[in-house]
Amino acid sequence: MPEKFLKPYSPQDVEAGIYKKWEEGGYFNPDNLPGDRPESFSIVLPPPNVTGTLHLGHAAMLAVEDIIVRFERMRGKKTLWLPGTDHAAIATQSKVEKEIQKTEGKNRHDLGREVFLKRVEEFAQESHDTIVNQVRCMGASVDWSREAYTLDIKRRHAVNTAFKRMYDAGLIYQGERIVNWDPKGQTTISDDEIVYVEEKSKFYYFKYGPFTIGTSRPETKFGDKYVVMHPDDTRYELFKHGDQLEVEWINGPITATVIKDAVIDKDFGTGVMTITPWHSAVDWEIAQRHDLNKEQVIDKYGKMLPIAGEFAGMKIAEAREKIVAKMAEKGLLVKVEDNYVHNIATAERTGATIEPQIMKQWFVAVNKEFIIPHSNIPGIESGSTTTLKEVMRRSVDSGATKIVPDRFERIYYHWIDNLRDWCISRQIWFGHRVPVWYCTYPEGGKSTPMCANPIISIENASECPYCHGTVEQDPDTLDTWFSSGLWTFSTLGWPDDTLDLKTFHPTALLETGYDILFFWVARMILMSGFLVGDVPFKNVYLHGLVRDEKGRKMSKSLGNIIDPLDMISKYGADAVRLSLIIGAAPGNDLKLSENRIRGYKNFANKVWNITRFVLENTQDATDDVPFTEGDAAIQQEACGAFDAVTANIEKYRLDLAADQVYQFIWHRFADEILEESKTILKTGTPEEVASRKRLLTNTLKDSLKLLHPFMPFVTEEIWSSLPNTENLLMIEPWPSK
RNA sequence: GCGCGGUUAGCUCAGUUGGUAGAGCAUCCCCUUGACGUGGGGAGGGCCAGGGGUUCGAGUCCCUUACCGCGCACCA
Repeated sequence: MPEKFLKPYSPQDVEAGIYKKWEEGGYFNPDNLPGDRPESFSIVLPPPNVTGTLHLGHAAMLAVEDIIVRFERMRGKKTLWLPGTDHAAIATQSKVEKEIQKTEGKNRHDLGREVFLKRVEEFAQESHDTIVNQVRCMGASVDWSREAYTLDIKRRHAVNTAFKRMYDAGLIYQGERIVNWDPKGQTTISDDEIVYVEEKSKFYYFKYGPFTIGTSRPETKFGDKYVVMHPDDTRYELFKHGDQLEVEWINGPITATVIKDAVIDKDFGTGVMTITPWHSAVDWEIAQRHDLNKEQVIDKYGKMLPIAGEFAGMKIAEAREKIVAKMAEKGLLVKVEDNYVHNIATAERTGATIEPQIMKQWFVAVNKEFIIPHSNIPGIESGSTTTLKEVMRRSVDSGATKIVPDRFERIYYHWIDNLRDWCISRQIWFGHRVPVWYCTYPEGGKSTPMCANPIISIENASECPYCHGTVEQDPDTLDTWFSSGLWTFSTLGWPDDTLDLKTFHPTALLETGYDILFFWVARMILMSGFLVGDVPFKNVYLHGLVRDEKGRKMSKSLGNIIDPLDMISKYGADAVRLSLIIGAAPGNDLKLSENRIRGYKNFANKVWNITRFVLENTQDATDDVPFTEGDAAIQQEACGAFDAVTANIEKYRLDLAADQVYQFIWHRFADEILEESKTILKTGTPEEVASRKRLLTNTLKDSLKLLHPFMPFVTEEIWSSLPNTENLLMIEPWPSK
């Protein structure tokens, strides 16, 4: 017996070596897997952001995916798990920007675009290396030879191709529309990047001619030339749509126009409001419906514009109070309510209050009809007319993509119903630059009217195709989710028609946190539907969030972060993996404590000691002896356990499967089978002893196979010390009846 | 406001089509010089959130209430 079994199991001494062995074995790459594997199984790793280090959420994701991947590989499928990282545009840029501000007191404009981007890329590279190391420590069996990055050259080609195809189909357009402006980050953000925060504030009622209007934002009211009420509101039936009246307002008299619109809630406030189309999405829609003028009141930095007269140049908070004071002085303030509770929109990254603005931006049209050239999505014929919303809906309600747990399907539909056009341009520097160039109208007058059109180009454009003059590229970059939306196929070689794409797309499974269902999952379905004509994955498994033992989110400010690498160095990756799996039903949050991890460290050691016993007692074991009746029954029973585990993994109930393996090995195999073996080996007939030795050897091997996806390191290490094991455990066939 | 989860042992959670309530950890007692103290055996501990209904039978199905958590929308 190898000497190492005389000491307790020490993960620190074996894990790195085992991972190296796996990598050298080459089986992470499906092209190297032995045997004929007609069925393929593929998943892409949700690329971690290159913003630093991995947290327990990542560790949980890696554990879940690795279990499934190892399981499918052992079952004989051509299995690919494709790794990569995400440049995470805005998140990474703001992280580096903050760091530079702190250490050097400079902002990105002080450095300039080129220098700043270099700094971000250096940071991203460092971060990438850290992440890759952490992925290895978790034991993830990803195919490093296919590693991708959302911002590398191949993905850039994919992004630009996607942009051009969508533009040509009319699904990407440039327009002046109301967008979410983050005054702190100085960029637009999408609807999904908004976090609503409940806030108590004051609510003011002002006299507006014959009306009383309510508002929580007096500072936007300068441009309010329209007064809106419900068409059926009998209180105001004397006023007709289009009526004009002179009213005294903040900075003197203005001409107001009456607008009737059913969007008004008769029961809210006085049932009358004035609108500020430039700084409110709802108001903007009213203005669009009635073709009203729109005026900007607040600038990009959150300061009042000249339209505010004496208040011009003030910050919002300052202006608000002074305006109210002036209105009171003019006798136009009717009353003030305290404790007005409403949700204010803030930017997810910077925390700044969003200021809606009308700006020229790039959008993806989700309701626009187009002809889909090719479609495998059930219910959408190739060549038929459809919309991106329809593609997203049909992909799921046809069953082509199933979401586990299924309650998230309803949440997904609900999101689609409320979806508006997706603003994809960002005014940040780090990311995929919008692949659009504009003619710069050089001196000499050779420009043509066509030169006003944007030039969409997959490769860098060097000249204007109309006048051959100089061009310059759009300064904006794309929302990071635009490139990650392509992830399932851009990683497989798209837009080229590669063998990988044919073999591995649609992927079998996407496993990710429920918190990015809309950000990412939905965008992938959209992109894949239009660009590939198919769903990106057949199944979506949504895992929960990892919380601390009190159920709180782990965060720096609470100081309750558990670092997965710390835990791995203390208890081993196997223990960390199991602690993140058992007790975590799909879609449910998991409360994790160090104590739980310690418990599974003990389990790894238990398996180690079972091995010691078996090795000590079965040296001359052979499969060439018959089982006794009792041993045959136990063998039979074990097969039943294998099937139960298999069934649960197939249903993505890894929590139950892992627990079953744990129960079987510890409480059935060790506590009972092994205990009774002591007597049998001592006092049994030669036939009974031979049968029992065969049973112990077989059960140990099967147990290791069964446990391997969950605890790959300790099982592989033990396997390598067993007699008659030439192959790596990771490619042994999965046990079944 | 609309919607979705959750509420089961001290704690963390299972409980698959309705058929005598389970696991881990914790607690207590006992055992063990040969696989393992990172052990073994055992015990205590549950009106399955409250109420109503369907059923021969409900933790499980239906209605309802309360509390906790979350998503979406948004009222100027």
